[in-house]
Amino acid sequence: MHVTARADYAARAVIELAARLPAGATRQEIARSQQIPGKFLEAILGDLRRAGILEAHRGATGGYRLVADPVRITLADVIRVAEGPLAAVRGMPPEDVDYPGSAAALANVWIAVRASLRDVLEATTIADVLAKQLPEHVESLLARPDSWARR
Amino acid sequence: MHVTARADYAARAVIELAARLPAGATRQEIARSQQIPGKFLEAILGDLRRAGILEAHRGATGGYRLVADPVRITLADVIRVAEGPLAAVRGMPPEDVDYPGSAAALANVWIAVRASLRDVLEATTIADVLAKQLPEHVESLLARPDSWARR
DNA sequence: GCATAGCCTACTAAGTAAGTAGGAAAACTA
DNA sequence: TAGTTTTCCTACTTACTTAGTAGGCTATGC
Repeated sequence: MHVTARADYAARAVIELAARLPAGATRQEIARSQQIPGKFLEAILGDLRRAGILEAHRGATGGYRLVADPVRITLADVIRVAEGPLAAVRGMPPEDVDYPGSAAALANVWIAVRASLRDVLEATTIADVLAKQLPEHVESLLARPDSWARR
Repeated sequence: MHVTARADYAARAVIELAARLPAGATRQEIARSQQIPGKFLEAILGDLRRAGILEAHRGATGGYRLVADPVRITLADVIRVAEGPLAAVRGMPPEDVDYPGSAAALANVWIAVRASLRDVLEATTIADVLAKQLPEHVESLLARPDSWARR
């Protein structure tokens, strides 16, 4: 249950590019304003380009620019490009793990975990994050004080 | 967003021990019935013992036995022992990651993700899994057909 | 033609995940 | 008391991820 640096950086790069629309930005500009190691970011931007989320242009006036509307890009889309499927158990989708006898219902718990992750990450768009106006369901999670307890 | 083998195995070991109450089981017995590599399981059982979830006895009639009531052990408890905090971003709790400017609201999304994980994993006890009777909130997630889509 | 900037491959170094190996220590049994 | 069983502990292997570096190639605009 760990958001990797790749996924976090990918999300921030896409948010940064959304903020600069309709213009774009170079790798250096994104790296500096989001404090991401430049060459590491380069690899992530390559994945996002191959996934069709952004486009790149080489040369003196080159850089990256979002192709899709930030309203239509969800955080789930970006995370799947950077990290793979939203929820995996021992590297497999939850329904592929088999549980002998007494632990059978554990698979259902992992499926519920995946569903609740989707409820947050497929509902939240890049435009939502940029506007600091998250979906109702997400805001209601944040409104509960114990959501902020560290544990 | 990945459940490690450690966490999955830990949960299954505790479920297996709950199923065998009031008796216990040896590492070999747990390993065989849950199909977990024996020596790897040994390390995990050691952590669960040090966390006070189970107790161990050496010798010919030795083995492991749950000390707490399965109704009072949540999946979150077990996962925290095996894996650490439920949700981390780049190895840190979400509130410790700082986001420059336009990505500021991203921290809130990670906090909402953690809250929704807690809603599932702190509500579900070992007894629930064993009885195949999950909490209402979890069952209602599973009742939605798109929770079962692979994606 | 030159500077800029993305593209691609390869490498290093540290850390984690998953699993293995072997022996020491404790506890029961004959 | 000797032998068996089982946990306990340290150390190791293998592979992958994270983070970062180096350098050359390719496309683009002035």
